[in-house]
Amino acid sequence: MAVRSNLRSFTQKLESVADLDPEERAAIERLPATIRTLEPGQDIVRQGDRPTQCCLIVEGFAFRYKMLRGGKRQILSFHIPGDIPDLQNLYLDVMDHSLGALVPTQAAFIPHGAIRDLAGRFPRVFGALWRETLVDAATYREWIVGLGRRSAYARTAHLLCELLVRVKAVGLTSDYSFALPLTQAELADALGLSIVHVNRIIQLLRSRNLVTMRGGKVTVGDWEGLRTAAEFDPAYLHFKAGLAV
Amino acid sequence: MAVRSNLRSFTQKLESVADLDPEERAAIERLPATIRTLEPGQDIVRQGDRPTQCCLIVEGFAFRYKMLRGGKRQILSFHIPGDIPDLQNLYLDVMDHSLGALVPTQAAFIPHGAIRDLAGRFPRVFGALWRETLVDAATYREWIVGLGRRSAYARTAHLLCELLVRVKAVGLTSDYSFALPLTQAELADALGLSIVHVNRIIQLLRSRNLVTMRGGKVTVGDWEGLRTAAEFDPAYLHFKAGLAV
DNA sequence: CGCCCACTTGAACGTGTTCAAACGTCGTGG
DNA sequence: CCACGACGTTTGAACACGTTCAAGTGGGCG
Repeated sequence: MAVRSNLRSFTQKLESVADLDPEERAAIERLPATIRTLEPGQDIVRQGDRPTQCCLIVEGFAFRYKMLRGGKRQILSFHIPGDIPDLQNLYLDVMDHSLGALVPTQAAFIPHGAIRDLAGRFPRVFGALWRETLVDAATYREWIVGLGRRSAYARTAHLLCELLVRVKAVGLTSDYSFALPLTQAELADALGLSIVHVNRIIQLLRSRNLVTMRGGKVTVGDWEGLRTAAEFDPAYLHFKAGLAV
Repeated sequence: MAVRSNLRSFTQKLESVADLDPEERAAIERLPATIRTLEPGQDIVRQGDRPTQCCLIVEGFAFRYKMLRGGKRQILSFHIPGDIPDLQNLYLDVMDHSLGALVPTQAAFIPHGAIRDLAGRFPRVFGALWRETLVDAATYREWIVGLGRRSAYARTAHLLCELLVRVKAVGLTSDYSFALPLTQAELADALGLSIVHVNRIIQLLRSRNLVTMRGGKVTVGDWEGLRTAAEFDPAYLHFKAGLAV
């Protein structure tokens, strides 16, 4: 039953983007899972690996990234409890990027076979899982727009909007405040900026009373202002109607 | 049988990333499809639409894009014959971006229902379609890396590498040369650059004898040189073994 | 012929980078 | 208890990559 309650965050996440009936929900929560705790900075899967299990984040914070020659790093996405950041490996055998933990993170590892069985028996679950990966793709699209056409300022604001909305959807916010265990170096690698510039942008956001970031905690002081600065429209997250902020 | 031969490009594309048996291939090529010809600059689907059909590119060239306030545009991906650029709408009801044609383009429209039926009867086809969208996502990841951490020069080289390899996989290259009906303005919107800068980078690529672009045709003069300049590794396209360049 | 559009060029400008150094905090060990 | 080192944050100043503005070229087509 440890397992059962651990997969609860997953069904909750799935239901933020798709419908499930009680039988489906129960079947999902009965999936065989091995819980592992990962240390900060530890890789969960690496570029080139051929995983045979999927990794569901139960607690903590993970991120996808890719390294370039010369030591540059680009962060591709952040993952919060309820996410399965390597679900794509059900159909893509080799990892084209790496997945790491940012803080001590609990992950539930579920064998591919078990998920395939489940998906075979419940077509709607199949659809819900596919949908998960499609929302991932939609998020990538939005990041491309940000990196290509938004200023560093708007881009940073946009990332904070996205994180607030996603964290809120799994119930991990208190008011307009949430835990974000990111250093400015990690923010820089996600935003395609230098550390120095990220630092200056954060100060700018604070000086305008839009956001403060201190001690791994983000507090949005002016949601409308932040949204406007970012031109943030949560449609790309494809939440079910009514969940929008 | 017009339809049958029109879907051939699709099965060929699918088989570049997944296996199909003859029965599956035949079932796919028997899908009901309405052919439509689209004019250059015409939108196929628009942000906010709720399509009920998928659009398979039979001939021509299409692209996804998103507009920002102030008229800025970011191009998200390019699509060649065999691609189904709005496959994600099987599970995501509203388009979070637009899809347009760059040249006169023939597209086959296939009702969602027909694809769902097919996928229900052939689990491997279901998988192959999912895989298609996952390769899309992998391509987005690579674009994020380029926009975030590659110089304009390497980024441009990388895009040309990607296009050559993809076009080659559907048999539309002759040697190291292929049709690429893009203006420099469109390249700029894909690369997150200004038109002026794209122009200068193309001149640089030509002066180094890596690539020439003239009259809508790209000729790669030095593939190894281009690959190196781009740090291009086609792994992210997830071709089946043996198809790599 | 003349217009439109894409491409090209030059020069000034600006956003964001790089380099270098200093500050604060926290955990460790003497 | 304090010294020390590690790490993240902050600041200043010079620099560079890419943008913007402005003008001019060249080809295709009515």
